[in-house]
Amino acid sequence: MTPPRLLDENALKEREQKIIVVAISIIEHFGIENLTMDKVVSKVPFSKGTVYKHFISKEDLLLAIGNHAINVMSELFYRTYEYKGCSRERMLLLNFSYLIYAILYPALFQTVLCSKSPSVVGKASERRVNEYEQLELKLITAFHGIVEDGITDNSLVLPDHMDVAQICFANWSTAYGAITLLSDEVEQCSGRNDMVVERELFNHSNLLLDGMDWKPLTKNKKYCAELISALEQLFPDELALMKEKGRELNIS
Amino acid sequence: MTPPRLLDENALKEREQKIIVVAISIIEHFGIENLTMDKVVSKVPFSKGTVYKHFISKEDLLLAIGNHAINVMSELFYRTYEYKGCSRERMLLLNFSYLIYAILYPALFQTVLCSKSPSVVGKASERRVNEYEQLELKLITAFHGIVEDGITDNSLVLPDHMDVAQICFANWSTAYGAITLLSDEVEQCSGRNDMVVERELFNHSNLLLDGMDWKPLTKNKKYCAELISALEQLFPDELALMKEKGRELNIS
DNA sequence: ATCGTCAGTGACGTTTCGTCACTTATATAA
DNA sequence: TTATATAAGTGACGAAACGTCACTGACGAT
Repeated sequence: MTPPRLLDENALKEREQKIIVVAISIIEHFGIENLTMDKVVSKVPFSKGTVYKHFISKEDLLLAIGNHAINVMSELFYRTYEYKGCSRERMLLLNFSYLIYAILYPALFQTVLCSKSPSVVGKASERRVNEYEQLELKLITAFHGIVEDGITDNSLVLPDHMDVAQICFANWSTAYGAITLLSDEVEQCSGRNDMVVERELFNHSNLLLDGMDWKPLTKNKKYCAELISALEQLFPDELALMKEKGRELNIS
Repeated sequence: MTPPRLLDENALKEREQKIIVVAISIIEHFGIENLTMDKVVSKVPFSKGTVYKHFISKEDLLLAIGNHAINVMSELFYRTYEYKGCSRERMLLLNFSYLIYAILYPALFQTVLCSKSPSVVGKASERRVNEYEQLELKLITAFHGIVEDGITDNSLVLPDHMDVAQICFANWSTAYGAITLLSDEVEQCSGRNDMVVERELFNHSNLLLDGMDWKPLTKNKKYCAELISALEQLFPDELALMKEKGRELNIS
């Protein structure tokens, strides 16, 4: 009875990351529908058994990628949260940081969408699902903080029968709807022709914020230039990357 | 050289519907992730080859179910469109008809969400994709009509730099975001605790419509009672069905 | 040197997809 | 009526993917 070699916590984490990175590159190359464990195993210096020691199923791996994506997103959100500007502008910027993430990391964006389906969550490990919940909690923090700042500086008064969480969710869900529906280029349906996601996100967000009476209202003046300048300050590298890909934000 | 024509157009359509109905029942029983062609074939009085004569792939079948779902939804939308009421109320009702559909037919709702993913559309037949686009066009018609009625009766003035299609899309996308995010019960994340989808849909829609300045504003008066009464008039059978399932709309 | 334990392996059983060589049915021509 | 050309229908089969498990090997303790 001798306890022989225990595994190294750090090495494990590292190997897990390696597998995740490989999986992401497969998704980028072949599309998420063509991600297979066999492909992952063949592109990784470990055997199938080892891979399955980290991820109990393909879905568990997908959720792990989703969690990785949320971490990437978190960083953008937090940067926005710290921006020195009026609270309403920061809320708008939060929505745009979500957009930048969606454009810059389409594979991650799509994986997060997929990994929320019950078919994925149902087959993932409990540990991974818990991690996911923690991460989303962290994301929401940025929203909460900005809403509370708005209340504090008197630019926002909570509408009747709505609390801070509901205001947060309204903003999040609005951005989610616009970006999700406009990001799958598949849908070239006529109702959506000539829609530019950044412009619609700008419109929807401002209509919502105006509806909340969050000052300053944009009813008469649109703050396009201010938004652009803030984005350039907050996300210089990201905007440069987008430019490289031939994608520039075109609000107006 | 004699063409022995055996193929009956009508019988084909009928058989296709039969297969679709069986597939839907499998989704209802086992979840969409467990829908397999083998299960479908075993529950249908035709062989695999025949089923594959109708649907070139599993994804093609999924999209066909999605199209079926849109037809179901269309009927609810059209009923709303015809409602005699002020234009703003009708737009709100449109969003609620989408919610009723999502609650009443969760399997269909989920299938539509799935069938929009590139992995599905990519493997479906062109014919089916075209059909889908036609159907969505039909859906959008209801939105367009109501927006135009709003402009005609002067309750709505198009905001700066927005056209009718954009207004339609803003409404659709708002409802989509709220319903989609709140319908997957999987997500019991803390940011979303105690959210009741009908209440949030009500809030988001009204904030957006207020932001558009679509009269009458709900800033001071919420028209809950009016909404309920309109819903009862428009969807008596659907609300009864929901009640049977133990699900009642709880706006307040 | 021996042994006990655990990380790592990859061949294999299972499931599912979609095809194709073959059978059956039908309508016209002879 | 019989022959036959073509469409409709069948289900066994190959390929691909998932996830497992019996085995190997490495390493530390005795």
